[in-house]
Amino acid sequence: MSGNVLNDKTLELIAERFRLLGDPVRLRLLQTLEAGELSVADLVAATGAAQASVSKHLQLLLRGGLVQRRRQGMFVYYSVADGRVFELCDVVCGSLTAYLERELEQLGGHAGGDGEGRTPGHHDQGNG
Amino acid sequence: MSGNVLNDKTLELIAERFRLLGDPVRLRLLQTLEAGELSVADLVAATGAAQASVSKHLQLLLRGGLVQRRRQGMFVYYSVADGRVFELCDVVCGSLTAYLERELEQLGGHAGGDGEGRTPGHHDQGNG
DNA sequence: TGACCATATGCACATAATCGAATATATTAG
DNA sequence: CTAATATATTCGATTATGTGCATATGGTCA
Repeated sequence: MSGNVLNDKTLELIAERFRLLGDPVRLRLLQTLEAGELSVADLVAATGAAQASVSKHLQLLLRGGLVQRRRQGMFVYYSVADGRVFELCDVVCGSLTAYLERELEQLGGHAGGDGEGRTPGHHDQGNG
Repeated sequence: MSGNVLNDKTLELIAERFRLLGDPVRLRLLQTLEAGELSVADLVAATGAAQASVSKHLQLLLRGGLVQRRRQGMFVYYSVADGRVFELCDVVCGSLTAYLERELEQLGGHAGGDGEGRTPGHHDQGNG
């Protein structure tokens, strides 16, 4: 972006990559892999998703170049190949937070009174 | 991300937002709006998409808080409400470029010789 | 070799997303 | 009010995407 005009093919590639990130299971896998490489079995245990599901999502991430794999004995270890995904998630989190705060102001009528500065980087977290 | 553990609901919200960006028509609309606000008719003319399609995609972007609207007479002018989308697209472009360069090295064997530093910001552009 | 384990894939099904055509709504002008 | 224009929405068809189950593949070990 940033003043460029992208052709249709490039735009489709970008969209495809966004779609790749547009699934909660895949996001969970990436987040779980953030700490370091894990086997498929580890990921199944960590995420609670079915083995077939995990494996299929990993293939998608692999083809998209977001993760890489390494075989060791019977196990296959996956790891994040492109740390930019976390940057993307952070930006989206910020975008979401800003959006929700705008929504709140719309409804309740500027109760917080923080003015314009939104509390940066507290995102959501906290398990529910 | 960045060391946080996001709950399922948050993860679903993030995924949903990525999906919102996962359509080439919507990306084209956002890119077209980058220069400034435009009416629906303008966007239809600029993108070549059907009026109903443009209108529907705009509603999705609107509900997601990525664009905002302003009515003036019979026309409705849309503009980008969250500039982060362009940042996201830039990061994805970089990710794509890196991925494709890795693919190239895999196949042809390091012909470019750029080493690690990818040429920043040249993306793709050039209409096809 | 065959038993066994981890991972990947194929298939049927359900659901979500997109599109095109038609139509509804909103706004202005007469 | 009606006519005209811009935008939004509905409907049906089509396609993409995700899931669960079963099974295939690839590797280790006896």
